[in-house]
Amino acid sequence: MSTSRPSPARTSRGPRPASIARVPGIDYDVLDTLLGYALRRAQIAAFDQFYRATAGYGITPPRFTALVILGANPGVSQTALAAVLGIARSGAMQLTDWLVGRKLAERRARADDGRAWGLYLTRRGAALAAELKRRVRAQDARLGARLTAAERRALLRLLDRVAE
Amino acid sequence: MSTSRPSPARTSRGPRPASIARVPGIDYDVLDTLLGYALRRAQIAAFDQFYRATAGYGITPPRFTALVILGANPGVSQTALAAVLGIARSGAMQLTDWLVGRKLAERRARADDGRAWGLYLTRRGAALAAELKRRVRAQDARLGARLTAAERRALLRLLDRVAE
DNA sequence: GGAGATTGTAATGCTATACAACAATCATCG
DNA sequence: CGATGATTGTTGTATAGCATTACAATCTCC
Repeated sequence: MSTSRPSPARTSRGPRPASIARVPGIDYDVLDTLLGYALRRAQIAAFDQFYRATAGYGITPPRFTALVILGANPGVSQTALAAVLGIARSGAMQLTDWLVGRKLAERRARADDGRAWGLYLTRRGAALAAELKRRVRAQDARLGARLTAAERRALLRLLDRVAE
Repeated sequence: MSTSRPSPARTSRGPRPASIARVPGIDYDVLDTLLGYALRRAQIAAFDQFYRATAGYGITPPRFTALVILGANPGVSQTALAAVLGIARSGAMQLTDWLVGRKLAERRARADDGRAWGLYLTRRGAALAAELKRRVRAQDARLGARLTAAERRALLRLLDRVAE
């Protein structure tokens, strides 16, 4: 991989993703023209919405993503999950442990590959996933409340291009 | 805090696997329609660019931001810096320690307030800030390489609205 | 002058990762 | 078939970036 990077700022967990308010009297210099900085601020707002939507469930973005992915792709391996999340396999394992520990997912042996597990949502996990999807979707809509439908679509498309 | 080490990373920061590739054969379900998820992926790409731009300097996004802010606002307090970064005061202190330890910034007593420090870039810090701004700006442009100037502007504006 | 707020700090802890090393298993190919 | 190498999950270790709490020094305001 590429170079190293320390660690992302607060991507995942976080008690209170304090939103970043513009501090009056401060000159932001070049920051105001950087796509990266604008992205960071927008994402902080997004985290904020996310935590609001999932408060009380102990859910983090990666956990939510995992629930959705398991729901839509029954039987995925931990390695595939790691790839989707963009994290190391060991991380995917801990994440899976967490889900399994709460009886939201389970590991089933696979006939075709003795090394890998197949990951599945439990009934409880599926129910939670559905509930969270509802909440997150609603909150996500609120995130883009200041945008028209067309603007929202445009934003999604632009972001996709940036993410390549 | 050792010095920097090149290690790729993710999120906000840059941490993690440099980029989240779309995994073939995986159904992303609702994720594809969420603004929050699109933001996350775009930001991961942004982090990647950032780390590429600052490789070898041990710089992270918050550190870069601090350098820029100190440069444009000589004499700011640590509390103000914390507010700009959206982190706790204790975190701003550690960040400042790091900068001071590398002789990039210095704390000067303030005549008007005996409790607070005034933070300033050293000559070295100013030089580094200038160099990094150049690099980050260039890399940020690359981030939006797939966008026309108008699209880039539109994206910045939309992100700003989302961030509120 | 005193109550209360603010600033920087120290100490502690948690969380999310990463990385390296391993055993079990699979795949490939001679 | 058998050996070599890759892949999967796992464990163990390390780190970085915060947050929280508690404090002393200092400022503000009545």
